[in-house]
Amino acid sequence: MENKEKLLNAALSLFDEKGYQGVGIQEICNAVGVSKPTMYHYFGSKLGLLDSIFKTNLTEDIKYLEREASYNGDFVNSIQKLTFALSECTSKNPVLYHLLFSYILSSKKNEDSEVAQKYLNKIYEITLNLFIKSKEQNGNMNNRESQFTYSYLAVVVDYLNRHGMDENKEQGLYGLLHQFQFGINS
Amino acid sequence: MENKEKLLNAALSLFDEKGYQGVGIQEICNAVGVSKPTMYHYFGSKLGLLDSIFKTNLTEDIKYLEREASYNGDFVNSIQKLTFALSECTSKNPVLYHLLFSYILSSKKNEDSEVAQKYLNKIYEITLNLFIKSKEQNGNMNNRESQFTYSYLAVVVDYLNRHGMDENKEQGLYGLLHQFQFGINS
DNA sequence: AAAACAATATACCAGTCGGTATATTACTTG
DNA sequence: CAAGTAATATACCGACTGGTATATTGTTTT
Repeated sequence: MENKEKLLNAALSLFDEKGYQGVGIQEICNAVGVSKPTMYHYFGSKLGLLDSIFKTNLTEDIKYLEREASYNGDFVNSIQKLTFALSECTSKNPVLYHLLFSYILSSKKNEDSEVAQKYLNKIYEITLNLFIKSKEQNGNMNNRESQFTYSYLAVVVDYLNRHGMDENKEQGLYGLLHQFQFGINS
Repeated sequence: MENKEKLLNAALSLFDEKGYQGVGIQEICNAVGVSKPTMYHYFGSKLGLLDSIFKTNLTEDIKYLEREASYNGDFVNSIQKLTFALSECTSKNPVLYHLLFSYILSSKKNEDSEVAQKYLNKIYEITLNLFIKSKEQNGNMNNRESQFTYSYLAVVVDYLNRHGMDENKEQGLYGLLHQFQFGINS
């Protein structure tokens, strides 16, 4: 593995463990065994490093999620596909999604927050789009698609974050989706 | 207002805006117009300052939430009381709860995260207790109280965080609770 | 072969970090 | 009135911050 990839991996782990602001560039470089100018050569700045972490890891995932979340006429089936696609992504790269999702409730005015929100918004839009498309054909959501999107993501993200790489994740997800559709009284 | 309270208020605003790690002690003291030894005289350390912020603001709130969330034989009524109690607390001190809730998905190994988790756990326990007590008398939760607690808090916290001081917050909360009980298909 | 370039290191920059030693003032307690 | 204490400021500490000027090496392009 080349220094560029080593830096991306070490920075991801450290950012997730201690937070973006809690990690120094020197610390990242020490973990890899290179000097600071090497990091600046590849990424330009600390913020550029964070953005590269998200870009290199998420670009394909977002395309995949877009494909899986396209409404196919069956809302339950579509939301299931999106949910398991999200689950698969987090299983493949749990640390990345743990870092990304940690920014959901922050909304700080830090530069790192703004970078993360950029990618979080894409996931939000993909989900919202599914609810909107579904409404166009079923028309029973009473303009609550936005709230449904927030609730859905809040529950699913919380679950995925808590069950990182568990084996039985899928079983719990079926329960979660059932609960989302029919409530806890069933 | 005395310097101690000024420091607590300034630190709360700055921590929420930029994150604990993103704010220096000097910055907080400048905002108040005192010197660093004054801050250290009252709080001992930066972490002590954060803990004081939570302790002074949350101690009474937690007692209030405990009272409101005590199961009274009617689960729907109990969960409503807890929900509106949470809503009232966040309305009274939106910045504090915005800061506190921002730690939910983080679970970093930072010292500030550990302090925040201490208080978040109390809210979690209050909520879980309501679900458990409710089960003892209704017995229809199939050991899913823990998951219900997480889902409930995820949805409600997300909502409260997003609607900070909105006037029509209560109306949306009724919808949210209905959705939690009966799902989105109703 | 010469010039350009990519990748790297050493050594440095001013600024800030959390925290403290010391001194001063004012108030309280004996 | 004397001693202690609470509250504050100035000035400092070593360590670290993000970032860079400069130099060196090896490869690629002309």
